[in-house]
Amino acid sequence: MGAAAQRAAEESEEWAGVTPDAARRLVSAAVEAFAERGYHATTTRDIAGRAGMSPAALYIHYKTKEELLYRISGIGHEKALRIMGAAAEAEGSATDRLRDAVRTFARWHAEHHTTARVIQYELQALSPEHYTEIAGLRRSTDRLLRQIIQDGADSGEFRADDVPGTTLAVLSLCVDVARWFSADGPRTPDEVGALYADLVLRMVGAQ
Amino acid sequence: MGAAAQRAAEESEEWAGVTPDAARRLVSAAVEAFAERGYHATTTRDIAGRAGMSPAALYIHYKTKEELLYRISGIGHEKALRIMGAAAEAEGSATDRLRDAVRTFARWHAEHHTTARVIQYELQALSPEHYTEIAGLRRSTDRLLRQIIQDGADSGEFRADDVPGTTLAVLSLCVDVARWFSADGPRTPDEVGALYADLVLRMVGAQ
DNA sequence: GCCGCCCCTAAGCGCTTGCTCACCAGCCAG
DNA sequence: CTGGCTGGTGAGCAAGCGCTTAGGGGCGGC
Repeated sequence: MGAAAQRAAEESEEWAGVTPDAARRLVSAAVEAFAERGYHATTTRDIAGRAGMSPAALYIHYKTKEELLYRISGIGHEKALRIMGAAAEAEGSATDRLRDAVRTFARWHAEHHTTARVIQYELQALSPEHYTEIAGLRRSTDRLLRQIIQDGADSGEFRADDVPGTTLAVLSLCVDVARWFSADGPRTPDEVGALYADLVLRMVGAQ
Repeated sequence: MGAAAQRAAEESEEWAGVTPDAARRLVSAAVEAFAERGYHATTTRDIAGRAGMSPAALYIHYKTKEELLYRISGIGHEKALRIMGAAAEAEGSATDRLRDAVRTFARWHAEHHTTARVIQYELQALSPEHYTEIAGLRRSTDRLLRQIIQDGADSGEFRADDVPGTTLAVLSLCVDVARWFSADGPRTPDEVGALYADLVLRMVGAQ
């Protein structure tokens, strides 16, 4: 299976863990709607309509509209964390690991820009308890990236005077891909990943 | 007047162009509310309340809630454009101009992070006509930054293989400051500006 | 004194929102 | 056949929304 075909399969299976089928259709419809108009501008009638159901059917599978956002945020942030974790735990120099981390992380935010937009920009709509939980996942992702950059600074591969600041900038750069990326635009997710990996390696003085 | 005092004065005069006083208080209240909860989650009652008025008073000064967002977006984006323009039209090498552009642009997004958050992340709530108008201001800002980077690439100061892509990344980096910056955080706006100018100069291979 | 003007408020209209409730079709086990 | 369980529907409730309208207080000019 080629890389493109593999990612297409991942796309269709993005919500494979959500069962039964009706619950998965609702999640998928909600992601579309939230990404397009934002959480607060999306109505439960709109979500149910996109999933081909009556408004009341939503409440068989989810207690509230916020629970839908919570599920989406949880699954999405766990996926993002796994991507960062795979790069951080790989063998290789800090340069190799940082290149891989930025390439895959930025590429995911481009490829899944609808999901990414929701999980990165609609966080404030979560309940305080759910927000706290999701914020923990974000901190884990942050820590993994910071460790790669710290390793490179320690080994002398990178020239990074301010490791936390640089980490913040790199993460911000990758996350913001979700805001501007469009499938109709001139760049493919692969190209975005390659460009960003290149820019970030220069940022840390690795080339 | 010191730099900090000068910026404090700018802060209080951010909406000085809006008259009469009641209209200015409403704009100021709306920016706070929109930044905190988002446009759609903010009610006209909330805005009026923060401005110390009854809900109906809002409609004496603005035809709709959307018009408030439109005014805020217009003033904010014009300010951002002027900041970028001042750096672009200054004397000096491309390196000097890029450093200045990123430092002032990123600093503004930190210092005025409430306003910046509204104008950068609530654009989709504008009417189509207003959105088109504001998008023009954004394109102007983009062009100014791209020209600086192009100049540096042409003169050999920068090593930028993909000028539009690099421009996009730099702009994205600066704009996203508005999302994560907090006045309670460990960094001052000046420090963010200095850090980001440094990182971006490395990104384009100028150091 | 009083008129006209500007700015504001109390009350509320029509509508949409998130969510509920009474009810029901299909299906599988006994 | 029947009874219960799963997953659905149509109708609608209470609350909150953006916005309107009728009316009033204070102020300057005559």
